[in-house]
Amino acid sequence: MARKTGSHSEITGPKIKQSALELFARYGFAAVTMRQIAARVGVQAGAIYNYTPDKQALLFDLLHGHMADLLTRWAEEQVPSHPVAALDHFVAFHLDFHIQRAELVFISYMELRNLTEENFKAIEEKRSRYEKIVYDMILKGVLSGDFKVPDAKITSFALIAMLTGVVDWFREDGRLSSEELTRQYCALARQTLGVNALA
Amino acid sequence: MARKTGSHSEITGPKIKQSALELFARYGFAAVTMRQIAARVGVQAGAIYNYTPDKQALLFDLLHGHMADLLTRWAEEQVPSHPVAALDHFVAFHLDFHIQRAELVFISYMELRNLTEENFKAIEEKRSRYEKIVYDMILKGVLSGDFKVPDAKITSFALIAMLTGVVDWFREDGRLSSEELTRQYCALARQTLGVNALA
DNA sequence: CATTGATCTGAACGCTGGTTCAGTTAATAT
DNA sequence: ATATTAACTGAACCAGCGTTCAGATCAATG
Repeated sequence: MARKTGSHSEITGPKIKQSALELFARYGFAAVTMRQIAARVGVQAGAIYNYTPDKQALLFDLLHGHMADLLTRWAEEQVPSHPVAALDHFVAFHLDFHIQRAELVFISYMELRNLTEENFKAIEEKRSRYEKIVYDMILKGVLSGDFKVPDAKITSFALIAMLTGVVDWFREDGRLSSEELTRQYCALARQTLGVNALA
Repeated sequence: MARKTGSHSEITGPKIKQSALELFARYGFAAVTMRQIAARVGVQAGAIYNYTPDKQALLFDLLHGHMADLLTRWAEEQVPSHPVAALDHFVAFHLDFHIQRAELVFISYMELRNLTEENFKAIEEKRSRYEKIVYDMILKGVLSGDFKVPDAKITSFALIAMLTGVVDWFREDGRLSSEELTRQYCALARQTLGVNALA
């Protein structure tokens, strides 16, 4: 055996993923070339194929890893049992997770159509799982009487859209700190779900 | 002069725009070829250049026309002066306009980064104008005491995201009619803006 | 020191992209 | 009929694409 310690593979591999992510987010999957990615890594285009079978796999791994990460992290959270506290917890979690991964969030929405059908289904399945978590959370609050909403399904979509939309405009160095942001959105989410609303 | 009546230009021109729209929405600007567009129109690729200087202009015209249309239509609306009635009116307008143009909405968000800097700025300017309309509407309601929100700016973004997100899942032949949808979202928007909330 | 094999280069492959343009077609006007 | 010209074809241009691969490189091993 040879070349284990001091090998570059443990540097080049992640660098390729990172560069692909940045470029896909900036210019779009279809507009980015393997040569651009390679140049950013400091390597020739051919070298990329030591780490990925093709360009499609590069995209899929990013999206799939992102969704898998999202589900894993949520599963690890200690969620309060009271619906309103659970909502606050979810809002904080969702904002934090997505703000820290703005580029991944961006391409996860944008580049779905550049996936093969098979790969698309795998992502879609995970996305549905996450949406169901939100839906179940809302439903629980509606049944307990803590939430008052016109329609639980619609509200789950609206809540996710409202929260995820934040990555389009939020900047760490902007007017609001992320703590402030979370506080504001917790309040807004409570209103949206009709917490304390009259029956 | 020759070839005025019976000319194809008045058919081919719009057909090119429509085909480009459909294909851009389905596969993304960068992934669509001029030959694909031409094939859908029933013409050779070269013929497209009788109607547009280049591929970029094809995209820009679609996006710019969409935003111009949005602003014009809103300007023509008779908006009630009472904040809550104005909100209802806006929700209905926004949903109706966007649902009827799902493809345009889609590419207006997706393909911004494929615009040249100059073209991007032109779209951005119109988008800001629309966002300001929503912000002003919310601010007015806050000042009158009809709305109670944590932050007017954030709420304007949240409201737009929540409403526009509908085009991602709404289908005319789905569970909800568009009238039903509008009713639900009017109620949801009122809650989000804290209408009838305790001070 | 010689060998090994992970890592990368550099050039090439076949193909497709946007765009151009000389030439063809056909509806109208004279 | 003939002339005019808008509308379109079809072929070509060349730059650039994703991908492949024989060979170079070189740190660790034995």
